[in-house]
This record gives sequence, C-alpha cells and structure tokens, in this order.
Amino acid sequence: MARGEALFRQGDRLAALYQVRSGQFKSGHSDPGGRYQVTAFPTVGEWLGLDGIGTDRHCFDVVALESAVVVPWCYDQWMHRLNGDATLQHDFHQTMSREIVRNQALLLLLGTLTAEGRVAAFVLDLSDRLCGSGQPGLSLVLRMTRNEIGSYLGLTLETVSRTLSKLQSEGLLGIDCRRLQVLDAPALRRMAHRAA
Amino acid sequence: MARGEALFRQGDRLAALYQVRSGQFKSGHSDPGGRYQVTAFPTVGEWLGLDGIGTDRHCFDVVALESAVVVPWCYDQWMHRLNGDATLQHDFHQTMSREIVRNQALLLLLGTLTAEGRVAAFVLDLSDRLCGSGQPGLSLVLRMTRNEIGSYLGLTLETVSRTLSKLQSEGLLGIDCRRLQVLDAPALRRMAHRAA
DNA sequence: CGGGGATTTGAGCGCATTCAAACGCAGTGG
DNA sequence: CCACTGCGTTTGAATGCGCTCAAATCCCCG
Repeated sequence: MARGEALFRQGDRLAALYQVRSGQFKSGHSDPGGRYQVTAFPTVGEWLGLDGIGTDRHCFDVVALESAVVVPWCYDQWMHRLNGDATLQHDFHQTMSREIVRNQALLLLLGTLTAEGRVAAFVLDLSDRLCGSGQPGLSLVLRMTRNEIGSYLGLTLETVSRTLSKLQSEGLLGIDCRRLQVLDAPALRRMAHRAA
Repeated sequence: MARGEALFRQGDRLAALYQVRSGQFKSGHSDPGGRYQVTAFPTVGEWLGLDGIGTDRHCFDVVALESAVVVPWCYDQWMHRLNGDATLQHDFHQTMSREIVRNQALLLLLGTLTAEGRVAAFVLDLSDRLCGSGQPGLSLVLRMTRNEIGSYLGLTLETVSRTLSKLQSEGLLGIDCRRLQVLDAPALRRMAHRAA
C-alpha cells in the first residue's frame, strides 16, 4: 500500500486482521471533540486491527507512513483456524496480551516522564523495533512528523523539536530532519527510566 | 480476599485468570527506577491477569482495595475449554480486545487533558462502572487514596485534592473524604471531552 | 524556481509541581 | 479517658516545565 493510504478507519467494520511485513504506520484515534491523537507507530512484525474484535468495528485509523506491505487474514477464517490449533491459539493470545502490556508501558511513560524522558523513550523504542536491539550509530528515518510524534507523546510539536535539538547538542543522538542516529543509548535509557 | 491482599504480583508465574465478582482493586506496575504507577482500578465484571499471557509471567500487581471475591480459572483448563467452543473463544477475544481499547482511551486522557478533565473523566468512569450509567446524586465510596488516583491520572496527590475541591465548589460533585456523588454528569462529561 | 508544509528557535505565560504547614481521623498504649 | 503517633487529606506560596504565539528558515514536490 502507498504512503498516506489507510488500511482501515475508525468506525469501519472489522473485516480482517493484518500482519505488517514492511513499512511504518501510524495508528490514531479522533475523539468526539474533533481532536486527533496518535496512539502507536506500528511496524514490521506487528498485528493491526486487534482493536476491532471487541465491537466488530475498528476504534482507530491505521495509515501507512510510507509504502508498505501487509498480510491480511480474514477474521472469520482466522478464528476458524485458531479453533483447531491450540498452539496457534496460544500464540495469538500472547500477541494480544503483549499488546495490552505495551500500552501500559506507554501509560507509565505519559504519566511519569518529562519531555526529555518521553522523547528518549520514543527514540529507543523506535530504534529497537526498526533496527533490532539498539546498535549505536545506526541511522534510521523518521517517517512521521514532529506533530505526530508530539501527539503520540502528549507533547506539542515545538517541544519535540526543542528536545531533539537539545539531545543532539548533548551528543546523545544525531539528527538531520528525518534522519536520526542513536549515539549514546545508555544515557538515553537512563533518561527514559528516570522519574519526572 | 481481604483488603490489601495481592491477587498476584509483578513477576509471578501465570497460574490462572480471574473474574471479579465483587470489590474494587488496583492494578499497578513498578519500573526499574523503583517508582510505582497505578494502571487501572478494576472492579466487578472485569478480568484480571490477562497481562500475564504474553510472557507466562505477570507484568503487574493486582491488590484488593477492600474485601473482594474473584472467580479463578486455571489458565490451561481455560484454554482447553476455549479450544472446543467457538462462541466462548470469540467472547474471550472480545474481552482482550476491549482491554486494548480501554487502555488507548486512557492514553488519550493522559495525552490531551488538563488536571480538571482527567479528574472528571476518572469520576465518570468510576461511577459508570460501579453504579451503572451515571445516575446523578448516587453516592459511591472511593476505596483508593488521593495518591493512587494521582498515580493513575499522571498527577500529584495535591493536584487531585485541589481539583476535587474545585469541582465541589462549582457544584459538579459532592465529596466528603472518601464518599463521592456525581451531581452534574453532563458538565463533567464536557470537561472530560474538551481539549487541554 | 516558486509555493506550502515541516521544522527550528525565541519570548512570555499559565498550569501543575514542589515545598511546606496544618488538620482530621484511626489505632495504640499509658 | 486522653495523649501520642502515623497516615491521609487539604490548603497556601513559589518555582519551573511545557504551552502558546510568532517569525524565520528549510526542504520537499510540483
């Protein structure tokens, strides 16, 4: 699918679950007041659409941030397969459970960290998921805007920009607009784990 | 189980899933830095222990805030039952999915609302879950401390206290230490949906 | 090469936090 | 019965972090 294209939209009926083969996505939600918040940046290996099982309708949008490939699994067929395969069923439950845990980690982040800690955690998380366990100096491309990052972290786009600049001036990471490299993962990790 | 007793603790091996029959609980997580954050206040009807499926170990503590009753389901037996019953399996998936969605709603809350909006949302959520759809004037008992509420909402205990006092002085709710009643649900709802 | 969105940077402000003190209440022991 | 202690709550004052408003610059893309 192409950059900017939606895999599904909030309110769509649940048709299939998807597994990401390549590409970065954003998953978001707009509330009654009309504002929009990014709730995740899914990427390779993750499942999309799990939010729709609860009510048969999707609660979030999922949009591709670059050209991407996903494998669709028709929901009914998938359930039928699970029902005959205890191992696959267990794997699937583990996936959903981990999704719950992942969100709770994010809650902790939003509830306790300063802007610096949030951005550090975001950078580490993204580099882990895109490059495997943070090899220092490895460069990656941020497909999302500062605004989207801010929405995800509960910050304004200006604060995100300022914080990235600050972390760069301290030598913890290199950043050239969308291109980013982690230089001092341990220091970032310390920020991400420290209290507000 | 008695007030203050733990159903399970972070790191415990997953033995069973539990359904709450009565009582209020808190679910929390302590991070490497040693700080503790409340991530939910489960109550009647909710499932406990779903976080443990992903890794076979629980990622959170669950502690009773008052004497409570839960129904345990041995995990292996439960999985076996699911495997032969497509309807039950679907119900269970819906439960897990809703858990995911619930957390994302909380993310939105922490990411976008002011202290006032957060407290309003908390009060409404709690009264909905304890009393059914907010009947005005109905009084309920907060089993958790201001500190626990603040931890859950990403605020300090002082801010929670101040905000509750303010909402009371505006006539939106009545509060006498642990006893609380919703007086103007629509106004609270507006606060909880308004932007920061 | 021009246009528009994204990004960076600055200045001032406001909300929530931090620090601090006083009060209420339950449990305990003299 | 009352002082004493500990914990939870309330309230006040001052600080500071992140937001708002604003302007300049960069970069992608047509």
